[in-house]
Amino acid sequence: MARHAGVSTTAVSKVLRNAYGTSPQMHRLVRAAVDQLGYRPSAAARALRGRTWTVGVMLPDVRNPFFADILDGVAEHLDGSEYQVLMTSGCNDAASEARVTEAMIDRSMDGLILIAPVSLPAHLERVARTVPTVVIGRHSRSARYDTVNDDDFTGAGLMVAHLAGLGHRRIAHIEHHETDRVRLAEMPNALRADGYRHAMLEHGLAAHIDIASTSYTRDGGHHGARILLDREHPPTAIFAGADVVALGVLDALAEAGLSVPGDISVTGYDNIALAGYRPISLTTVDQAGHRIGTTATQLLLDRIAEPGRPAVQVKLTPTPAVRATTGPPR
Amino acid sequence: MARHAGVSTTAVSKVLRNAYGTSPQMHRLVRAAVDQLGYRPSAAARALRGRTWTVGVMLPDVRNPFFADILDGVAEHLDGSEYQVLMTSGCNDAASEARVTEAMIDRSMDGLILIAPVSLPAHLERVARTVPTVVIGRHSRSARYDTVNDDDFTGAGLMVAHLAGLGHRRIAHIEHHETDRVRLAEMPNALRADGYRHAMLEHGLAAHIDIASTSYTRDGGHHGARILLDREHPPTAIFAGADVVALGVLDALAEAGLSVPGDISVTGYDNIALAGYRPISLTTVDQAGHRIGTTATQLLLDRIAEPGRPAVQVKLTPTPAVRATTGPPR
DNA sequence: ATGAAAGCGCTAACAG
DNA sequence: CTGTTAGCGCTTTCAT
Repeated sequence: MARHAGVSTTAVSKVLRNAYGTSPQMHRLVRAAVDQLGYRPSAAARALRGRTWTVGVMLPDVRNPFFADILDGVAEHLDGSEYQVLMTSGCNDAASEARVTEAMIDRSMDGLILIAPVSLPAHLERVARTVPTVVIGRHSRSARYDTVNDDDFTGAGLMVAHLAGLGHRRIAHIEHHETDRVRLAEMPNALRADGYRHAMLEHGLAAHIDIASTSYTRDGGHHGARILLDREHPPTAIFAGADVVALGVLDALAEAGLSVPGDISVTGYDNIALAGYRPISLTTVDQAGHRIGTTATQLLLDRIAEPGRPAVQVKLTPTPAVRATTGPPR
Repeated sequence: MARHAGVSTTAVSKVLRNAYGTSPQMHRLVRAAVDQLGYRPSAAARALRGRTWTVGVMLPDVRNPFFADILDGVAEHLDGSEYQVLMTSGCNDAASEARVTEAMIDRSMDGLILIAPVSLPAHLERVARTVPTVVIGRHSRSARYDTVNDDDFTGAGLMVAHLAGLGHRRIAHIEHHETDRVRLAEMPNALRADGYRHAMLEHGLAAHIDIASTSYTRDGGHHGARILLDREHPPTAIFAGADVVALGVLDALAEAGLSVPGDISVTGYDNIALAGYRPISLTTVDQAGHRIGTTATQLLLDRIAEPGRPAVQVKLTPTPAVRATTGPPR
């Protein structure tokens, strides 16, 4: 390759990286040779000395459409840059998360974006010590990694306020059951439940606080709705902690022969693309996944440029998306 | 590292790869040192000599849930193996596909799985010449790469037969518009349209063949339905070429105040997870995405082991999934 | 401004 | 069975 251009390998390396010390003449020679030979530098060899121009994105679940919005933001921000995004999916427990982060570190990626990880804080800390890292969806204050979050506490309040404003009093919530003490304070699901409790208090509805503890899945929503409907005084509105949960709730209500919002109102959280699909038209909280993605990416690039910089915690403000699954109570 | 274990670097390398020529004694020493130091081999350095233990999966769109089923199959088959899956998403045109395949080759991945690529055959051929490749969702006969497909021609016939069996005669189809001649014969969407035409002929419904040419998206479905409803003799059943298209159709029908399946029947193709969601309950064709994934993965591993082996074309048989969006015509 | 040379962390061929 | 040695394709001093 260098021989074909009639210059040294050093020259080629310099030109390709726009490094200091190259003449226009050299530039031309190298470019010509690159085009002719269709030369591509080996990322593997580069990795041994410098950058890989690769950022890794860890995704818990491809099926959750909310994450797709985040990915769009990441991709858009990196579009046109030299960086390539490589992702992994299907990490739903600490063990597989550890495996995946290790794998990304082994492949000397330049930076990592971890979306809604469930690992213990200590593990996130360890990862961030090794490679520039940005965490999405964990309300932790680390000195080593930046975080981008939606204000889940406020977001939950938005839904309670909306339902209370419609005249609902028996507003129930379906939360994701979390057992681990260390993680508890950091997880969005916990903050949503807290925000729900706090808002109920503020609206003078403390007596009607009612939480079903299942999981953030469609099945969890279905199950949660069944639990709530079996209460002595069933709720007139259900605030599901996530849109996928709300889908399960809607299913269970249809099964029980209840109309929405006639008999009972339903809200979700996330504003996944499907929530806006007309036959569903779910009232929910918009998390601006796209902006979460672009913000996280910018932070990552900053951190790659200056690994020791002080960590920042970005908290974005959610907005309500009112649609057709909520209305005044009977 | 080797010093800490009191052996040579070769020894370490051999033990870690379970290569020939290691004593149990050596094994123990190395293992102990690895555990103590938390040593991890650098994939980058490995790549320079041997394998990276990485397979790349190119995904056109994270939002299409059918692809998630394929990914599940891939992940399951590779679970427990040394391989790590890294994916890219958001390739919806030939240019970005080329960028992504290049990126994966640059990073010396051991093998590639390309899902529903739109690149020209020549490009696929070029990729496959460089790295072991399996292509999903392209009915091409290449000597260099293996393919895994669903029998789209037969699948389309399944839906026509189902609708005709219910008594429908004016059965319309919404296809994905394809212009490129070279690609045309290879694309699943084209085969579904062909299968539709052929089945209509077989059922003596040639006179009722009616195709709206839009795209495999929800908007495409919505638009296609509008076109078909404006016909002088609107269809009594719409066979959408993909489930996402059917979702758009259902939306347009609800908008037009038509009931399903009372006024009009709708079917999709793919059997995405959402199709089984009760409030939707879409009649569709099950492609067994999971099996497509495991099959493709096995073929890739075989091809990595023996790059020159003759290419195989696997064609899986689709099955109908009859749900609530189809019924007898008025 | 340019190129020679060392070395990143591994693997493979070979000698002991 | 074990260790020495020579690269893999780059980047990075450091002479020239």
